Amino acid sequence: MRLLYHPDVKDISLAGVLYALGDPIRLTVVQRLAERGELSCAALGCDVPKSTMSHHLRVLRESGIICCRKEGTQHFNSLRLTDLEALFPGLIKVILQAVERSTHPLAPALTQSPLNTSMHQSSSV
Amino acid sequence: MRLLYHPDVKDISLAGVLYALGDPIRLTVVQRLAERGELSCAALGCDVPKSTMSHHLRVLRESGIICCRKEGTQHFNSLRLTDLEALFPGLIKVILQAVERSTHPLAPALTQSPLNTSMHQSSSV
DNA sequence: TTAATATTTCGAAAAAACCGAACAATTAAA
DNA sequence: TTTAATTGTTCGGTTTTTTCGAAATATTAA
Repeated sequence: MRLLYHPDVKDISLAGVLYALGDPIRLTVVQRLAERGELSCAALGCDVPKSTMSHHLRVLRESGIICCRKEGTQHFNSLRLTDLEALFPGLIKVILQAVERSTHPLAPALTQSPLNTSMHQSSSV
Repeated sequence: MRLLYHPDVKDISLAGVLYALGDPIRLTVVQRLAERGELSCAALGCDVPKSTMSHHLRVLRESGIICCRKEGTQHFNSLRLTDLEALFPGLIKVILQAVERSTHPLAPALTQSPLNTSMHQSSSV
């Protein structure tokens, strides 16, 4: 098994990071790593084939979001929080809060407010 | 020309928004709309074929990031800031700050953009 | 050795992105 | 009122990316 590529901090791009986060499975991975710390591929418990999981973890790793440490037969993944915070201050925090809110919505009435049904919503044109 | 689809607020997802933002061109579009307000497709001034531009604007619109208003032969695009802020508080602000930081880096020596190497004489500004 | 475990890589099919060309809608000019 | 110009979308083919079963790789245990 070869080394796994991890980008240097200077090669981490905002678009690359946002792209990597722009997938429900990868967003779930990031959320779980944030709340449970270092986790193996299997311990992440996403319900997808392992080859697909491997692909998603690769996207996260090559975009600079996670780093992967090999120990025995396992690969432990964790967030590169320090690097991400230095590059994009506040980004991960805000995204994790948004994930949290969409997972446990506390104000469902908010999505139904008549004030939000303004002219530029789903109107035609 | 038919109606352009705009998702209702309740159908805007975080993963969808992050995916849409995870492209350099679309990120530039969002930045320009943020600083210059409502802009037509052409006025956005991205150097890509118009069919590609149309595609990118569609991704942004269908993910819920922008809305598009037709006036004459033009389509005016603008950010759905109120909706985005209600759904994902702080997200757009943090991303725009990160874009700004990567566009005007504090340490320009670190970035070796190929765009800069094409002009033999680097101008000031 | 052989087997079990954990994960990556391969390969092929499905989906999405890209972009030139054609099309559609609106306004201006002849 | 045609004709032309302007603005942007849609179509179709090519390239790229995603997905996932199967095979391969690496490590540890029996």
